[in-house]
Amino acid sequence: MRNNISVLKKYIASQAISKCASCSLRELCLPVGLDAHETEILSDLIEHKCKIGRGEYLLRAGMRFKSLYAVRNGFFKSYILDSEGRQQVTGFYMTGELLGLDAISAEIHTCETVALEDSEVCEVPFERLEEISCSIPLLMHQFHKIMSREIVQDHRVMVLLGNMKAEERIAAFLLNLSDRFEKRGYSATSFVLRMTREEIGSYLGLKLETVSRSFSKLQDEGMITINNKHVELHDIHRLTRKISGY
Amino acid sequence: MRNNISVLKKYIASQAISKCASCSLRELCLPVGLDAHETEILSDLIEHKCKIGRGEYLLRAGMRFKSLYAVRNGFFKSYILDSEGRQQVTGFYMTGELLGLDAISAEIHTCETVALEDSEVCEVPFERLEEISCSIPLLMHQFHKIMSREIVQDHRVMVLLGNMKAEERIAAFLLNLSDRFEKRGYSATSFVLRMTREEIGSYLGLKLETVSRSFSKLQDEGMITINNKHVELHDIHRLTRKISGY
DNA sequence: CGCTCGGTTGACCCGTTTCAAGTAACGTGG
DNA sequence: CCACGTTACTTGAAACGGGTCAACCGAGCG
Repeated sequence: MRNNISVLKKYIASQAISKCASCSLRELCLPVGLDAHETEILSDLIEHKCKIGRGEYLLRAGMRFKSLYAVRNGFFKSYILDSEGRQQVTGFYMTGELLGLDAISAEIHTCETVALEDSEVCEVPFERLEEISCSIPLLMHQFHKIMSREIVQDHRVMVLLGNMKAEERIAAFLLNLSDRFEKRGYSATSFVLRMTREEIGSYLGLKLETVSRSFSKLQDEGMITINNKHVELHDIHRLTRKISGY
Repeated sequence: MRNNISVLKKYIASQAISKCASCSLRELCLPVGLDAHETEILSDLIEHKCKIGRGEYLLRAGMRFKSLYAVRNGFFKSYILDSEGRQQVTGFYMTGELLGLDAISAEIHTCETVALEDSEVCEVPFERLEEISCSIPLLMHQFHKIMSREIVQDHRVMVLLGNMKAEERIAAFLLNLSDRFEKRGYSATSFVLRMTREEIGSYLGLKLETVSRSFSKLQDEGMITINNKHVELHDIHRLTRKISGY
């Protein structure tokens, strides 16, 4: 009896914490601006907490599109595979960010998406999201903002790839991560890179050796310390100046 | 009297042809899949036919976001201006394509958008578009597809900027234009470039001299003829092979 | 008609890639 | 828990592609 109650309690607790209403990411994710009732409706259609182990694929290119996925915790990369098997990383995704937006247009996923650490996602069935956003204008609007933000972010990468030198790209990359960590309540100046030099290079249009050299250069100049995957930003101002002009 | 009637007739005619229902771009633009009644509702909120002369700006970075714009005819470029005044072209837009999607997220336009030839656009007030798409699910869905398509297109540019060599970029660029012209009923193999070499270079992450050299090279290899702004594609297959692998 | 702007081409230079060697961290199985 | 093999990372030297600088040409426009 005792035991049963404790199991039940645990079950209720796990349900509770997985709801949007009590999710720490509310303010970064789809429910921004929704009231309690609306949040509940949204929450009900979402499959909360799918676990994805490190190295596991959440999405494969060619998969039929059914759902978007919100990162609940963890870290993902998305990439496009060319016919010779090379990767072009199209983005890194952290807590509160929405995966799979590229697939809406053709109803087929175009990116491979893999967890770079043990992660959890919330599955958002897209058809149902569209249905309920008819009756929750704020949700629809928030969704549009999220899609638009993805476009803005992609434009930033285009500027980076089109105009910046290697060191500038790395500086921009670190500052972008720093920003996003800070928004999520983590340190803006000290964090761990979840991806390899090769993955960074693929994202930034550089070879891994160039990434490594650029890190070393920024370290020599005293702006950062880099120790394997651990980064410390010592002089955000100077890093920013390095890319100012873009 | 005679005169008045003729003026009236002209007015009615101009109204009629400017409606979505009779627009030749229906199948490329927002009304895809809508029935007559729905098309009418959409059409009513759109300000049809704003003329933008060559060299005039449709949007400026920093402008408050109010509307999206569908290109009715003509040709536009969008670009981001860095603090030193350099341009990074983020896209070229032709008939039926939707401008201003980047501005939804921050409610501020981030791109400068200028007509490269005398053009006309339809203004789509965004708040009202969101309102009516609550009652026209197909319209909402079509809008989501258009945004998603923009993301996919940006990803393609990222691959191009991240991995391809100069000549490959030019080949990819020409094939992309060819495709889009063909979809609009124009020749896939013979068309006029509306933009300068410098603008092409900015879009493709190359200097104008490199663009020029790459055109010459492709011409020497017999794949294209290029005469000022006029291009002929002689061997689409070979051009495609040049970029296959991406 | 002449000026300006856009485009082409050549020569040289610089930054990134490529190739190569060596080292450090990590995960696995004994 | 250690030894091993594997993978990730760093650094150097040489090669190469695209950038830069410069001269010239041609088309379009006032």
